[in-house]
Amino acid sequence: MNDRTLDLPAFLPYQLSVAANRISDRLARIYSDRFDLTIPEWRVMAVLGRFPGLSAGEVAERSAMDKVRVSRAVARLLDAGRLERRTAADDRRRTELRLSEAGHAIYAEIVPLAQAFERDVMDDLTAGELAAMRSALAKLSRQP
Amino acid sequence: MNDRTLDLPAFLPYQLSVAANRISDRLARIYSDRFDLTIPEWRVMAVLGRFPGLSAGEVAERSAMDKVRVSRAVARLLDAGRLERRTAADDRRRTELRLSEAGHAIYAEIVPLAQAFERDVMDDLTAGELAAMRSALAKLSRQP
DNA sequence: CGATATTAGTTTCACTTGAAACTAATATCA
DNA sequence: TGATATTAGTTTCAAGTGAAACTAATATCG
Repeated sequence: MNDRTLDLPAFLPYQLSVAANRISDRLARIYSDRFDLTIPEWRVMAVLGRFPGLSAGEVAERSAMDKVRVSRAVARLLDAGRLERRTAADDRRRTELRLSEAGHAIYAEIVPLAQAFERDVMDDLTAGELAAMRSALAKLSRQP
Repeated sequence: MNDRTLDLPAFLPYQLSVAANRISDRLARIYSDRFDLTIPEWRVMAVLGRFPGLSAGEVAERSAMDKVRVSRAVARLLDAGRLERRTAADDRRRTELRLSEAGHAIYAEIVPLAQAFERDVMDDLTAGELAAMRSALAKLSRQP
């Protein structure tokens, strides 16, 4: 391997992408199998479980998704009776979103599964790897 | 934040996914803007730049993509005159792929850009972070 | 040998995606 | 005030995606 050639398996952006996809797929299997949720839907629920009453735009900000994806995920969740939506009293363009009772029930089931999965993943790493990884990821996400 | 709630920004799979997407997007901009290449196309070229003569299936293995994606990327690259393909002499189902002259020219332009980008990304990390990150990513990619 | 299974790669089909256009509501400011 | 700009969210459209079906070639085994 000379420097006019690129070794894909050693190329950091590639490694990052492969690792992230693998983890995402494993996690997605947990909630798509059992709860018929897509990744965007789960992210919306995760945000609203923690911050009930946010608008779609605020959910988008907090979930690193664009407004189109959020809009569609919200539509499917409403359809499935997992969310409630009401127009904001003060600004009728905005809409306040929260988990419905059914949504809460699912959320309460998924949270421990997700946490267990995270622990499982982290258990493969040394404490040093984990710490370094977290601060590295934070830096990388901050970039333009 | 109690343990019945999930803090998305602190959730490792989420952090990983956000960081990976951000990096991928930045990198993709480099070669899509200037060379009109998609990510799958670039991956195919990267593999073939290093291992000329591989079959589509072998490219798939080495690029963490499925055969459908590879097949399409190869089709577009052939169309653009960036690849050459010939049926393997010994097994006429297989096909040997290599960069054309034009493909090589583009590859030779992209490799240093990609390397500079990688360096740029890595420069934000300490040596320890980088090392830990690499071994952590390797572990995470290995998982089921 | 020839019937059947396997493998390489492509195509189909149903679905997801994001940019751009759009709708409806609110804000700005002359 | 009312004309114009801005903002929240949805829809459209063209492109990308993977599972499954398909085609063509080779391998296996009675």
